[in-house]
Amino acid sequence: MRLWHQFFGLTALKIVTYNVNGIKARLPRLLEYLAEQKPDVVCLQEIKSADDGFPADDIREAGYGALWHGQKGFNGVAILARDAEPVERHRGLGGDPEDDHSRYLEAEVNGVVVASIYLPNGNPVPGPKFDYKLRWIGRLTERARDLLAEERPVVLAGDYNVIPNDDDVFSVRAMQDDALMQPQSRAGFRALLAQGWTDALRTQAPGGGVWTFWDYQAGAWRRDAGFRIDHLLLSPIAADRFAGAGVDKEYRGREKASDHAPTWVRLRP
DNA sequence: ATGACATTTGCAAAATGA
Repeated sequence: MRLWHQFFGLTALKIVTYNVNGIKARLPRLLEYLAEQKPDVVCLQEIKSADDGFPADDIREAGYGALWHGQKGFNGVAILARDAEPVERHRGLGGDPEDDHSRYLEAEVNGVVVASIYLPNGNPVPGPKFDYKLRWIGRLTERARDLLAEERPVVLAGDYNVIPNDDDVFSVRAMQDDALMQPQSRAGFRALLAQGWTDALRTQAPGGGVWTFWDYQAGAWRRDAGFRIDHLLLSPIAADRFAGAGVDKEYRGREKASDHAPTWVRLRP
């Protein structure tokens, strides 16, 4: 029955962004998530693995094709597709030949263009890391402009390391000096949205109060002291197919969890 | 707050994160 629905495209696609904070340490959680939720597409960030250390066999055995863009020690992104092989379109972000961080991977899967994005954190502020963050947002915005011009369904999924609004954080005061909440970070994100992208989770919950990240420190999970930094931006043609968005929050509370929870959007066929 | 907490590298303690 599932195959029939899939073949005729009658089931909505579940597209997920999940910062795993180390794919080796998180592999049991990830495989469990794939088996339980059966998402169609999963964009991973912070795999913290070199290309040859990526657990491709385990992921294939779980029924997922995969592309990955790794880096030793930190960063690293991947795109998984259930019963499909994602077709690579872009590896790395243009606009800076000096930038050797693995933070951007773009593919086509099930007729949708999907990007897995790991935008720089940018702390401390001010400093070179914050400058890099702001430049990176600008470079992403350039790529996003080209993608919009294709007039196709596109989902820009990832850890943006930007808290867009005051109601996207448990405490404005606690985070006010952080790179995630600086006016320049927010302005960059707003300029990207203003091209014509739809923030899927914001559409689902316009009043805010939905978190995707809870720090490991200071009992943040226990206190529900989180914020929203994992975003799924939809091109107009993808937004026409919007069928809901949410956070699979319970995975944040499990043993050896990532500090991020899987965040998803559903697109109608 | 030079903090907390977690992961990786590499085998101690530094780098990185948010």
